[in-house]
Amino acid sequence: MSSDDTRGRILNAAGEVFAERGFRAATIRDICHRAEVNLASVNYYFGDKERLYVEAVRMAHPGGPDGVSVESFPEGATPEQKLRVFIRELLKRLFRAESHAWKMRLLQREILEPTPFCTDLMRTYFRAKFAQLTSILDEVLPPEMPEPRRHMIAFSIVGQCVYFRAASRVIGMVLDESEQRDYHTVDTLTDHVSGLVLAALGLAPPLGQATDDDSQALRGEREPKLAFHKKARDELKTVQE
Amino acid sequence: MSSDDTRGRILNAAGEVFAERGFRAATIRDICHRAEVNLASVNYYFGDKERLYVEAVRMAHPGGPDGVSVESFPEGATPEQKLRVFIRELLKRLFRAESHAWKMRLLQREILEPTPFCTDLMRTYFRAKFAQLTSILDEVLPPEMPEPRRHMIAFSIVGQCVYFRAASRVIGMVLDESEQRDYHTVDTLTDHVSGLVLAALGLAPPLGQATDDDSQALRGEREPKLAFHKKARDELKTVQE
DNA sequence: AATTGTTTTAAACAGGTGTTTGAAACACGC
DNA sequence: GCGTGTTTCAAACACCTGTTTAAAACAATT
Repeated sequence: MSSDDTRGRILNAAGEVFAERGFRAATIRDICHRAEVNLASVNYYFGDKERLYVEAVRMAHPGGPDGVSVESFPEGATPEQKLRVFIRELLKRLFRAESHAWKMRLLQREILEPTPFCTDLMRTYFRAKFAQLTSILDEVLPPEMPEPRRHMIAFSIVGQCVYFRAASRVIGMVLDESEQRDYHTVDTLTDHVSGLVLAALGLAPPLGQATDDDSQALRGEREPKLAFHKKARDELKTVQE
Repeated sequence: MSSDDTRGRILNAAGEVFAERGFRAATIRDICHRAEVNLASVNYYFGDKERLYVEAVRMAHPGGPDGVSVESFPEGATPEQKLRVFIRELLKRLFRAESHAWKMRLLQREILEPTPFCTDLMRTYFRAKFAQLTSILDEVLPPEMPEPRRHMIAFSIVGQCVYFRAASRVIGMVLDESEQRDYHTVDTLTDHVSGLVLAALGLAPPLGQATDDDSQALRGEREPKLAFHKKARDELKTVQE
């Protein structure tokens, strides 16, 4: 069994345990037990617990340890569709169930409870994702909206997605099991979060319209009714032309 | 120095340390150091670490250990105003800075990372707050909207509030200090979250209108323009009368 | 002053923790 | 087969942790 395999197993186990418990409450013994390696292996391959943690957080970043992956959009996607894709991809990563689910959970833990070890890593990651989201919002928001307010809209979008995942056990205390299973899927949450935000921006009808009406509009199958400021923006564009 | 005072100092210190670090990473020695009491005092007054934790979580609940406090609203408040008050009070508790700030942070930690010790407590608390929020939403949402979708709106509201607080250190990595200080106050976040949600529901103009226009409308100083489904609901009420 | 009950204390205990160490086992090249 | 380097291992170490203990200090009552 190659040493790369041992090192990888340690990293994977560490990622899972750090994601579940946090840096301090996670133990080297538990990690080694889960990886089925000797206790000393962590120090042999990584040096100490802190370096192991930093390496796990680096591995957790989308695009791996060298950079940030950014969603690409279908050719000719409207800004509304881009926003929907962004939200859907974020939710997919948050809710993924296969063996690398710990990656997003570890990043989420570093967002909600940062350690001092990964500040640069997290700043780089968060800024890149944030820049992408705000560039999508810039396509739909009136240019005269101040930047801080655009940022608050961006945080509201991310906050909803993260919260539905991070608080899922408490949400399970309020809702019955079938409601959470059926309504808190990636698809329904994508519809909900993007529908809510687009309605708030006047780019979709208010919540409370028929569900399939929303879905059709958001999927670009039928133009949503013009809301007031989009109409005003289009009229401004006509004047500028 | 009375024993009540010693017991209270231990509880307060424990609340702070548990809120900062979580149950497992918090230590009895650190708690006793902060409370300036002997190490054995915890076992003398509370029995063990777990019972101390449960007691701290009980103390953290608004309304104290016996019940859940519920916001009261000004006489004749519209549903929109009630929603705004609910959001504001939630944000005030999340962002409070005085010595009992640990209470909401401990509850927030139990929401985002539940322990098995407080499941009944948290279920009771969360359900009570949730019931209040959904009863406000019931006043503004069309009666034909399915309950699961109302619940999702409620979680979106709470999620934004909790996220702005829980992720404040990471948000600080993206925004410059003055932007976060000036725009992420209880007042501005109340305007933002309630404005976004009410706009999404068609009960306020879309985001992107002039700021003071929003604030005036939301403070009840001037009627917001009727949105489509509120008008429909009022017409339905007329028919039913 | 004596007795009783409560509170506080220092010290110890058993178990857990991250790290280190020297040796054994293994792999590879000559 | 030998020498060298890599990997794995059991054991130990120093320190941390929650809990317990017996005694001292304190407070209240008679």
